[in-house]
Order: sequence, then structure tokens, then C-alpha cells
Amino acid sequence: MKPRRPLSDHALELIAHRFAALAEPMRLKLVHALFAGEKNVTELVAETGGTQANISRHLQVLARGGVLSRRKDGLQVFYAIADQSVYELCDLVCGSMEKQAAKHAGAFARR
Amino acid sequence: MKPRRPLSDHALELIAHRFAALAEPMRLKLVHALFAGEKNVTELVAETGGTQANISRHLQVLARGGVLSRRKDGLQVFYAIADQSVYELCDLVCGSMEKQAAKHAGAFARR
DNA sequence: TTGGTTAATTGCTATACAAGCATACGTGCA
DNA sequence: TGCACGTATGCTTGTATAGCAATTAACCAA
Repeated sequence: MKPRRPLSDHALELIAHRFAALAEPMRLKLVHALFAGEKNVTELVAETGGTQANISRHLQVLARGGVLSRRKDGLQVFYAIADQSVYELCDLVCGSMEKQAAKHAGAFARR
Repeated sequence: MKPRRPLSDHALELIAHRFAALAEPMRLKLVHALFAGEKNVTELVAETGGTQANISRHLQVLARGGVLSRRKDGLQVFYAIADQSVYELCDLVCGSMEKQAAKHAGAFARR
């Protein structure tokens, strides 16, 4: 664990914003789809089953939040994971939730 | 990096919920304050400068989200970090944001 | 230029939630 | 039993944003 310093209000807002970018199921779905590599909007729309408008907006939120990178090539726009820490972030949360789920399951499964 | 499995909609919602718990500056402030160890509500109110009602509600969100644990002792209620992954989560985000900030600074600072 | 394809934007409604205020709850002490 | 203290909960208001539908913008090819 790193040493803790006091955090300014501005820093807190930035961090909160980063977490908020990952706080919607649809956006997590998009990020998860992009773990396999760069994809364009059409692919992501097909893969997630959302409407084009919706996906576009979510992608914008993720890109502005620094989670995704945007690359335009002719007609298509390709998105990709921009920040490597996102991988670890998701692993951490998933792992922690599995642990908690196992704990709860244990609490109920006694018979 | 761990192998990726398909995620159910329910799992996505759970993960999103966890991120959402950390997506408010005031809650981050509380978590940050609790990095130093267990504290009761009154201490947290004094330390963060919020109103008692507000703090109480945020603490409830964090506790329900599995981020904090709650321990009652007489009149007082003590909260503490419940999930060790929260430490790493915050380190990851802070580190990544420092890196990005440095990159942006570099993009403008050429003269 | 026209037409077709891909992505972004806008207007709208519904929902979620943070903040503030007042008040209720629960506990220990006089 | 009544009071004081610490914490939680109803309620309202304002703001943010998800989702849908329709439109616009950007680009390429014929």
C-alpha cells in the first residue's frame, strides 16, 4: 500500500468521475467487449444489442473519461482501451465480488 | 491479465453498483478518511465537514455496497474499510490519473 | 452531384440520486 | 422515567443522465 496524502476537492472530483465512467452496466459491457481488442461502433452495437445512439453516447463518456481511445478511419470510428489500469480495475472488482458472493453463498448454503 | 469470461447482465449491474459507490467525491473523502482506520460517524462528520444526515446516508451507501463495515458500540457506530481491494482500487486510479495528468502537461508545456 | 453507409447530435420523458431540513429512533445516564 | 447524545430516516427540491426516436453530419463511391 502506498502512502496516503491529503486529496484536494478537485482531485476527488476527478477520481469520482473516473469511477462514474465505469458505473453503468452498458458501459461495462462495452469495456468488456473491447478487452478483446479495438472495435468500431457498428461492431459494438451488434455485440451489445443496444441502439446506435445509446452506444455512441456511452462511448463518448468513456473516451472523455480517459478510459477509451478513439481512432477515426474513413467512415468508421474505432475505440480501444486507453488505460491499462482498467484491466486491473475490473479484475480487482470482479475478484472481490466473487469472494463476497462466495461468503454470502456460504452463509445461506448450510443445510 | 486473467482470462475473460462472458458476464451476465446481473453481474454487470453488481459491478456497476460497486463502482457507483465510489463515484461521489464525498464518499471518496469518507473512504480516504477511513484509510487511517476505523472511525465513528461524529469523527467522520468533523473530518469531512459535511452535515450529519448527509454523512450518514453516504456511509449507508458504502456499507450496503460492501465497501465499508459497520460496528455498533453503545451510542456510537464505527465504520471501517471492509474490502481490502478498495485500497488497490484507489491506488490504481490515482496512479493512472497522475500519469494522464503528466501526459497532458507534457502536451502543452513545449516552448 | 447523388446516393448510401457510418457515427454523432438533439429533443424529449422518465428515473436516480445528492443535498438540505426537520424529525424520529435507540441507547445510556441521571 | 425522562433527558441528552449519537445516528438514521422522511421528505422536498434541484440536477444529472439513461433510453428512445428522429435528424444531422462526415465520408466514400459511382
